[in-house]
Formats: sequence, structure tokens, C-alpha cells
Amino acid sequence: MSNIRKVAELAGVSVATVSRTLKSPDIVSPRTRARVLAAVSEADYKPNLMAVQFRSRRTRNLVVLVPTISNTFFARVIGGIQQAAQQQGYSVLLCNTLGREDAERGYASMVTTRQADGVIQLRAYNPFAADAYADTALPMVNACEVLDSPPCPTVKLDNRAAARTLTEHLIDLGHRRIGMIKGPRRSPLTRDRVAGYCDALEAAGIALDERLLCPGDFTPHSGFNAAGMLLACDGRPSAIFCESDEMAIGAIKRVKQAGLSVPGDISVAGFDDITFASFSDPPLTTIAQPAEAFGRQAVSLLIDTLEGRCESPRHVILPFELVVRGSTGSKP
Amino acid sequence: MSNIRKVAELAGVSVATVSRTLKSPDIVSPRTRARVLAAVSEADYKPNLMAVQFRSRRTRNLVVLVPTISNTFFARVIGGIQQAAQQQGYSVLLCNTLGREDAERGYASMVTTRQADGVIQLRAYNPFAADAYADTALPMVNACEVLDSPPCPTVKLDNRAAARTLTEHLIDLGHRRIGMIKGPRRSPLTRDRVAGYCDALEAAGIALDERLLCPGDFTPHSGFNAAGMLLACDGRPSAIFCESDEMAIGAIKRVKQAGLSVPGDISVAGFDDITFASFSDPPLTTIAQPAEAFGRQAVSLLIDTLEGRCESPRHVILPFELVVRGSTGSKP
DNA sequence: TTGTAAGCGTTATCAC
DNA sequence: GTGATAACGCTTACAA
Repeated sequence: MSNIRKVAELAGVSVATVSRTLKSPDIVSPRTRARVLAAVSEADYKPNLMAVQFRSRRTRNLVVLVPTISNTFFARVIGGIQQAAQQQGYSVLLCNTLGREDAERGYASMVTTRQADGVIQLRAYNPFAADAYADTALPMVNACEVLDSPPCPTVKLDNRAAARTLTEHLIDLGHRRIGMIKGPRRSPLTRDRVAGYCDALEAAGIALDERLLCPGDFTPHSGFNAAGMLLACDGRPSAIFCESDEMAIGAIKRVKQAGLSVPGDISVAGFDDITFASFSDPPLTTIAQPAEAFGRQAVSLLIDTLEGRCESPRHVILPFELVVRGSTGSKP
Repeated sequence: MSNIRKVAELAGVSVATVSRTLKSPDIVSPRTRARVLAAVSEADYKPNLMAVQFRSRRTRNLVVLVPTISNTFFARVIGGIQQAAQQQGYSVLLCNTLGREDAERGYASMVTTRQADGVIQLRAYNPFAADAYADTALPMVNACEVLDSPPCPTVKLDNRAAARTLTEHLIDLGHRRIGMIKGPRRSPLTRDRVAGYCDALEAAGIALDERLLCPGDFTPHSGFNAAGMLLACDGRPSAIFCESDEMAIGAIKRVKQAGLSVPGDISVAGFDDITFASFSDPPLTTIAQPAEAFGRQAVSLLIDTLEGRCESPRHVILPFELVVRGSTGSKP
């Protein structure tokens, strides 16, 4: 493998001149520059980034922690992250954590061991040891999910308003008993969405029935199971609001399996607007989020933090949109 | 940030001793070891991996190039990769290429610039410059898709046999006009599967009708469109074999939209057995692949290549399984 | 404008 | 068993 020394020999200059030619071509004389560039291409020289990074003490790598990459919503967020990172000269190291905290910690430690400069988290969990960054800014940004503590820059949806909007849509269709398939209990995101759901009920004068709130884990299977619970419950709901499209797809399967029709007997709504939402039968009513924008904003926030430019807003709220398709209809 | 020198001072030993204590604890005296370890924890010392990698000239990072991470089949392959890599002390840098060759090249160049040791490709494309590794083994392994040239270790399915099995299943159900929604034309994977489809037709004495072969790009949308072509074709098929579950889900939507039932009027089969396959309505008949095994095998093959242990098999063929669900039925 | 040389943090090779 | 030191490939004062 050719290194800078070989190129220097080949061009008959010092290694410093080679380095300068490549970093700031305008400060070397045209003649030298030409000779060096010729030598570079003759030797097919590629700077050893391991050495460059080692010397400059930064990697320009960003770690992205994703709970499940096989969700098209997250995939779109990641697309936005990769695009923005590339534009700003950063690489992305993607980690599919599958919710395993040890995996998250392992990847986050790439920052403490200097393999990456910062972390973008798509889940509410702090992968760093409690006291590691007590004095300095945590090199981390949260997107999609919010993190209560420690405080770090965040880009999120107004989940409470979105959940309220979706619930109001169901109420407008005449539904009074509306089930909700939530995310995991301790998730701040779920907390906000449940609050929005409650807001809508209260505004419509509908009493909250705790039995209509079932927890899930965002997978189709959990949606399927939770829908089974709701169907079995005494005074079953005529509509179900799922906190993710994947759970909604599972819920629809369960409802059909019970011999009921969607939305004829029961309306089902989702959240995220994944690709399969419009291929579901019936197509899903859902909340669309600007996924790519999540990614781009997260990258900006993180790079601002890393490079000490913190005048930018620390919290970004992105807009949502209610997408009405065929899975919701008037109360029978 | 604390470095090895600080720890050495703190423990009153040389940096060499600190390094030895951490790398091979048994060659330092118990007393020294205890002192050093105390200093390590007091200073909260973490070795700077950038320096370690620089010195050892290996990163123990593997780049994984995935066409679309939002496919649950690929997500499972990646799960297998991450698990195997971690066991062998490697980290995974995941790249969602979205089919963009510049992105693939960009990530593959992490190998030439020494940011990673090797590449696992889940697509048939050589991201390295033509002549870069003329003499030495390409630090790359192909999984799922095969690559015709240059030759590199591969882990794949017997796609021809799998396609033949699936086609025979449809023939056994009485179908004679069987449409096929293929992948991109130039894909070796598609070539093999089309060959298996032809094998089955030929064995059953059914003439090949080129009009029943429609290309797609593995997305639900392309399946939807291709199914539209097949429905419009003169002498429309009574069964459609899709080269991916995602396309099958799109095809089912299109068939239903035409007022036809699946499998009542038209049977539809997929390939991959993604999560949504069993949540589709009707649930998909498909070919299940041992996704995690693909990942694990690819990692073994790559690490064998990187570490010069090449006695292991260069090509691994994994088994498939026909999963019959509700989307295929007897010819009406 | 160019060359010399120090230094980034670690590990390996020598001595002792 | 331990310490001094060179080396990895690059960048950047500083000197010429």
C-alpha cells in the first residue's frame, strides 16, 4: 500500500509538501503541485484515514442508533440522516439495536473510544454512562422519541397534538368507545400520545375507560394480540387507534379473524404512514410524519453541538399530517 | 481525556507496563497489575481505539452494503451479521445504498482508506475499482445475490431450485398460465429464478409465454404495476409468482382492485417470507430463507478471507423452505 | 515556497 | 518483570 512517503519520493519533494498539496493546493507552486499530483495518481495514493483521524482527533463519523431498521418510517429517517451527513462530510455508522440496551451501549461507546464523534438516537434511552459527560455537552441528539433526562437536543413531532387530531377524526365519525393500542409504558412518546387521546375524549365529553388502553411494542404481532384483548373486552370499542402502522396491520388481521369487517364493524387507524400503510386492505388511515426531515434536522443539531455552534434551536418540532384512507369509517 | 501516559504516571509504572497489563495481564506481576488496574479505574481510562487501530493497521470494522434496510428479510440478515461479527470482535458499519452505486462506492472506499477491513455485499455489484485488488484477495463477500465477476466468496440460496419448487406448487394446483413478476433484468438472482420457473414449466410440458414475465424492482409499487400489466394481457394468468413478498403484496392489491379475488380467481405467491407475509390478506405463500444464517455465514467467510484462512468453503448454499399459506389455491 | 521535525496514543522490540 | 524507545502515517509549527 502506498503511503505519503512513497509519493514524496516519487515526486522528489518532502512529505510535508505532499500533504499541503492535497489539503491546500493553493499554497504550493503550480510546478510542484503538478509533480505531486502526478505522483499521487501514479502511486494510486489514498490517504490513510485511520492516520488522519488519529492525528486530527476526529473521525467525522456519526453513530445512529435505530430500534428496528426494518420499519420503513425509520428507514426514511435514516435516508435523511445519510443525505445530510454526506453533505457535511460525515459518514454514518448505523446500528440496529433491536431494543437491546447492551447493543446501544456498545455502539455508543464508539464515541468514548473515539471511533465516532457523536450519536443520533431514534429512541428514548441514554446510552452513555451517567457521569461521563457531566461537564461538557453530551455529543448526542434525540430524534423521533424524546428523552427526559439528561437534556439533549431533540427533533420531534407534537405527538400530543397528532394523537388528538387522529382521535378527533374518529370522534367525528361518531365513535365514542375508542380503543388505543399504545407503545411501551415507560416511553415518553406514548405518554404524550395518550395525553392527546385523552384531550380529544375530554373535549368531546367522553369518559376515559382505562380498559380500552392496551400496551404493545410496535410490532404487528403485538398489535394482533392487543386487538384480541380489546375485542374480548366487555363493551368492545368501535374504533382502535394504534400507535404505529405495524401494530394497526396486526390489529386489522385480528379483527378480520374475528369475522368482523374494517371499517364496517370496527375502524382502525395507525401512525407513521409506512409504505405498507397504503397496501394494507383496507388502506390505513394514519398520521404522516416528515421522516426525512427528522433525519436532516437531527444531523444539523448534532453537528452544531459537535462543532460548538449551539446558537441553533435546541428543540425542533416538525409538522404532521392526518392521512385519511379506507380503514376508518362511520360508527355502525 | 485520559491517556495511557496519565495512567502510567498515576500507577508509577511505564506506559509499556500499562499496555501489557491490559493486553496480557498474566505477564505482569500481581502487585503491579493491581496498581495499574486501580490507576485505570481512577483515571476512567479507555484506550483510544483510533490509536490502537492506527498502530495495528486494522479496524475490526466490517462494512455491510444493503440495498434497502426497510425489508424485513434484509433486516434479519443484518441481525445475523451483527451477532456473528460481535462474537468475533468486529463492529458493523451498515450502509443503506438504496441502489445508488455512488453510495456503494463511497462506503466501499472505507476499506481502501482503512476505515474498515472488509465488505459484505447484499447485492450483485462490485463497488471496488476494477484493478484495485488485482493481485490480492478482494476483502469482500457476497450474500443473497451472487456476483459473476470478479469471483468472491458467496453465500446464497439455490434460487433455481427454489423457484422451481414454488412453480411446481402452482402447477400442482392446476395452474397452466403462470405469470412471473421478476427482479431487474441484469440481476443474476433473477436469471436463476427465471431458469427455475422455466424448468418447472418444461417438466410439466407447458410452453413458455414471454408475455407472462414482467420485470419489477422488488418494491410493492412495482408489484402493483406489474400485476396490472399481467391482468391486461391477453390470456391472463391464473397464478402469479412474485420474486419478493413486497411485490406480491403490491400484486395482491392490484388483483383485488380489479375486482378479482385471491386465491379464488388468481393465486399469488411471494419469496423471502418477510414479517408482513403472514399479515397480508390472504397470507402469502412464499419461499422462506434462513436469513440470519446468511448473515452469520457471510461474516465467517469474510473474516476467513481477511485473516488469510481460506481453507473454508468459498461458496455456501443455504436451504430454503416452501411455506404454503392462503394466497395460493386451485385453479378456478 | 519548501523542508525539518515534533507529536498524536498505542504496541512491540529490545535491553536490563 | 519492567522500562526505554522506535514505529505506525499524517499534519503543522517553525526554520530555511
